[in-house]
Amino acid sequence: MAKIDDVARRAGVSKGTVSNVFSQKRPTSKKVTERVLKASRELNYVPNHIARSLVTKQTMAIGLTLPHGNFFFSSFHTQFINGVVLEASALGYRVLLDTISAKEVKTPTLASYPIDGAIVLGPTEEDERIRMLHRSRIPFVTVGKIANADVSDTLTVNNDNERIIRDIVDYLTGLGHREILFLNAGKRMTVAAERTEAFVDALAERGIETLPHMIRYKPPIDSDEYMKYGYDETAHALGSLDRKVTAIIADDDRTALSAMNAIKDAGLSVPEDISMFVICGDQSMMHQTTPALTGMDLQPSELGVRAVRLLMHRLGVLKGEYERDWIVDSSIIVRHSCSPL
Amino acid sequence: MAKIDDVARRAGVSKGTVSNVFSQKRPTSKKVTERVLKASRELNYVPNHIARSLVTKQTMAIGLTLPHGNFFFSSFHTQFINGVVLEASALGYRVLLDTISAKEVKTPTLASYPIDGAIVLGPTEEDERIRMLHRSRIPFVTVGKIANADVSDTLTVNNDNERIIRDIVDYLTGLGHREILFLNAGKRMTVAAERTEAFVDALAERGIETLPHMIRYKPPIDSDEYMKYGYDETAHALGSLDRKVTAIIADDDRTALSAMNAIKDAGLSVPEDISMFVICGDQSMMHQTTPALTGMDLQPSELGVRAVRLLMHRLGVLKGEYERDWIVDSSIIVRHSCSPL
DNA sequence: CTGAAAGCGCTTACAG
DNA sequence: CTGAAAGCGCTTACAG
Repeated sequence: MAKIDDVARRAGVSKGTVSNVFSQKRPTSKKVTERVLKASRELNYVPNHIARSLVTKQTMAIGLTLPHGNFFFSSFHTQFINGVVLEASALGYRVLLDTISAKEVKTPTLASYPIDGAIVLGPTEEDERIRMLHRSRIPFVTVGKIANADVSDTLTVNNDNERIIRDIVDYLTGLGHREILFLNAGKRMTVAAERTEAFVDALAERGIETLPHMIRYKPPIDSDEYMKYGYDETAHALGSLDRKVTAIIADDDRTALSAMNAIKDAGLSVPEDISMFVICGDQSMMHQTTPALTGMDLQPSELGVRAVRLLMHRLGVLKGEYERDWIVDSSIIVRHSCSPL
Repeated sequence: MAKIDDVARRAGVSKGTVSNVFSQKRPTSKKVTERVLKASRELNYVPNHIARSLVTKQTMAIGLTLPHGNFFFSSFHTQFINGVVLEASALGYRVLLDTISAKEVKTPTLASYPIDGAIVLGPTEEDERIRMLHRSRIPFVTVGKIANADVSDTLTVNNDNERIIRDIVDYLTGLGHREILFLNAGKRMTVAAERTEAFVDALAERGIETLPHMIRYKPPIDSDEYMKYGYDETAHALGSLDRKVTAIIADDDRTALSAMNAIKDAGLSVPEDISMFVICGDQSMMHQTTPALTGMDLQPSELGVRAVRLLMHRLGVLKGEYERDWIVDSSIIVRHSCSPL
């Protein structure tokens, strides 16, 4: 590979000048520019990104820190990543998928991240990755709130989880439902707790008491129950005699489909007997099911875009004022899976 | 941030020695190692990845080159990426999402990719990205065959598309089906053409003639027809009088669901009246639909793992013999959407 | 507008 | 097993 000296020699200029032609950080005369470009073309020269980074201290890449372990993307994550990649590349940044586990964080051979900033997906409490980013002084934004006491100066993008649950409860109670089974996210997720609280409060305000068995949590992905969870919980709820469930809120589209199988096997149907509401599903998928699923549109892609913008503000790439905690709107998309009682 | 000189000074050794402690490229005495580690901890030192890369000429990152434009991931891509990320990180490599469009490829300010190799997803004919990788002498593997005449020395991972179609035709004709509607992938995809040929051949061998309107192609993602395609093509096929469709092969799960809506609206049902087969769907999704969808398991995640291994062989990270064109097995998962005629 | 020189923070032969 | 020195390929004040 040709390097800057080769081009400088061939174009009859100094390497500083070649550098300027490519970085455009200070003006260069037309003649010289063209001579340099010609020489570069002939030598098939491309500036070495690494060498440049070493002196500018900029990698022009941001890290996307994924959850630990044998993690598999949901549609929500996928769309989020789409937003991140689109916005980052529009601003000239690349995205580095970061999959460093807590274990590796401690290995001394690990070098610093070659990134200018990071976006942390699925932060947990006492998150090793956040601690490390903080220690390395790498600016980052998290998707959802974090609780690390030692980290101030946080930047977040998020949906308004409380409002989402309240909107859903409004909608379902407005249709006359009072016995609502909530198939919530996994227990470890901070979002699950936020939702539960809002759910209980919103129902209480309407004089409806929430029994513990009406709020269920998604089991871990590596457990045996994971695949059957939606079906089992629904079958169980439909079979119990003390309460008569008339509506179900499912965390995602798959859980909803799974629950709908249980409803069918119980000789019931959606939405005639049971209304089904999805919080965090793939909109295009929900559009194609029978019946088409009513649910929240969380705009995961927009969340990704906003995460990048926030980070770019923090990095000084984007100028002007900005919110440190950006809330992305969400709205109910009414299709055909909920009906009045 | 502390640098290697600071640590060397504090530990009372040379920077070469500090370097060795972290890279472990040559032995270091226990005492010295511990002194260096202690000093590093106290100074919160982490080796600078960029500086290291500049001299080793290794970035320890591979690029994942995504399709151009306003591309959105399908479940297949998502799972593929999962495989790539898992395997790459197991081998100590990070994954850089590459979204450089053909336009940007020509901008002179673009610096070279800070990657050791690349995986190209969704290669097209006359692919600008492949040409660029080739020119930059960056080793790469493509997912699916490529047709760039000027690029020899190719490395690919792939499913056996011909065999897949033949297996499906075997299965469906074995159930007695002869009138099969094929809702194929998009026309620009090289895989679509391979499938069509295999489909026509396999049916011809059984004395079944394939009429052009029995093979349909998915419209572009940005067209108005995209969302309705599965429904419209199915409704149209069910309404035509010259042929009586008894089975449908759908490219993905969404298309299948969409087609099933058309079947339902025509007063028919799956699998009693029409059998439905999915080529490239999300297995966990297909498991939850009603009826559960029979289809091919293409093992996208395994495809991702193999792509990484192939690249690592090429980079010399993995030793030993290897296939230049790796075929990943696929098998039919029989659920409840196909039945004998 | 252009050039000469120092420096970014590491690794790597070369000696010992 | 350890050190001193050169060098990786750029950018950036500093002069002119």
